[in-house]
Amino acid sequence: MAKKPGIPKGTRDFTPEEVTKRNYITGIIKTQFQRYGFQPIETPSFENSDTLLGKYGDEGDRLIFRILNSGDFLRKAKPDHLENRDSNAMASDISEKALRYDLTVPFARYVVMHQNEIDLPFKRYQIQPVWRADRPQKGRFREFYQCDADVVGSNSLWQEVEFVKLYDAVFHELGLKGVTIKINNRKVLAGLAEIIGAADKLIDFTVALDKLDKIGEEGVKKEMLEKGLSEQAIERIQPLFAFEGSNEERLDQLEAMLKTSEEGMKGVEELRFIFSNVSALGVLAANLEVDVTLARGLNYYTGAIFEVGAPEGVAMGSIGGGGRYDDLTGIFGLKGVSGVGISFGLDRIYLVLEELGLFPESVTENTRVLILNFGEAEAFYGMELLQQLRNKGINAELYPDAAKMKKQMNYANKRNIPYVVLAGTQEMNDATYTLKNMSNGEQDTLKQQELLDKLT
RNA sequence: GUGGUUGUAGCUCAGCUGGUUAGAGCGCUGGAUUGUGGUUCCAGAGGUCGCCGGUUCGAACCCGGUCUUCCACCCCA
Repeated sequence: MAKKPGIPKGTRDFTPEEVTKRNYITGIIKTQFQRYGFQPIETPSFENSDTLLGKYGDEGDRLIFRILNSGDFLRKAKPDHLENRDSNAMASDISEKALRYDLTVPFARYVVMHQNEIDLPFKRYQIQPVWRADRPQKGRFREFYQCDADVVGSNSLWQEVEFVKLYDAVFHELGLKGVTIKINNRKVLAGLAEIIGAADKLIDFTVALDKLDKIGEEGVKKEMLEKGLSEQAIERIQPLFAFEGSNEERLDQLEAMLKTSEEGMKGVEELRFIFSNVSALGVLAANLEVDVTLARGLNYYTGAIFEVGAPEGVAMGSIGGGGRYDDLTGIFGLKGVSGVGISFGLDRIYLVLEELGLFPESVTENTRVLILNFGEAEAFYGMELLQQLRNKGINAELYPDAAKMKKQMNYANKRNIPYVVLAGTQEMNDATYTLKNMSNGEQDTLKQQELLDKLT
């Protein structure tokens, strides 16, 4: 026998049940995206390398899957690159395409290329797979789906308010309570770095701060010292390590710290706007939290930063994230267009819903009625009913073989089919059908029209 | 990319310091039961012990490599 086939690390096949459940999630996300006024687009699964490279930082570049050129590509490679075993330089000689790493950069590219045909503000959503050459772990794959909604061409903070509401609406409809929407602002982080005289060390400063819940206060201070921040500087941000109280109280504390930083004050003001308005409008399923340690995606975010954490007790990284980029399309030559957006991590949301048992029973119900097969003549009689059921929009099927009843019944059980129709010689003689409810075992012998009425 | 971890039947897992023919539960197939499933009882099928190589009289077990899983770091959905 041939060697057993396999699939690449970090990729998965999906069974019918898994696809059905995934469709349930994306269906809800899609519906809410549309309800909030977003329009769908799609972009290619691979882009020109220079569209992607350099957009996600050095770490990001490392994780981009690159596509080998066709043909005798080595012949065109620069001899000195080959000679020196210079992988990075070689890579650009022999590869000019790469797999999509996220949906935001391709979207920025899309906006620039289609700038003459789109009206700003442009609100689009996009649900497609992305690829990262990461080392897989639970909830971390090398191929996974992102569900993004972004707006370009509006500086209004009402967009941020809308996105928080959108997050909340989706998680509420999924029945996922207790998610935490964490919000921060790049300007606040920049302000903090500024008041401690470390404006040039913003990234090091925030990366260290981001680890607070993981390595604790001492760990963060140690890392900051290693990165060259002074003792006095760290002393000035001491209040951050004991940040408590309501969101309003936290904002008050932040404001007190940032009084001397114009940029920092602007960030606090923006956070206040978002929080006060979202609070006044109300949330259904999520907790809102000011989190000054949140520092995701700092390579590009310039204003709001969002991250959604799974409910307490579920070991899962973030299930969503987003933020604002003041100059989203600038990298592709279209200046002064601001963008803000959020993303849902489909694969992680799936794992969370599965762990919490939140998929409705009805989600996996595909066929509603199974007609049992007792033989050729009976099958034809069943087919007549089948057509009527399908005309009424009821998912129905006939068991293809005149197998033992036990086998046919078991098939219905395993497929989670709620109704079975028995149509044998008795029913044919009386022009009736016997409808059996598989969950409680009750059955009725009915005329065709009665049966149809009962199921619609 | 760094360090570690896991892999035995379709699934979840036993398998002693290396020693005949590798086990269990669940599931699957058939029967008890020719038009009534889920419960019960009986029988049966199913494994190159992830893969390649090494040590040994002898390897599921020891060693090396490789793939995969999960974990920590990095980063992230």
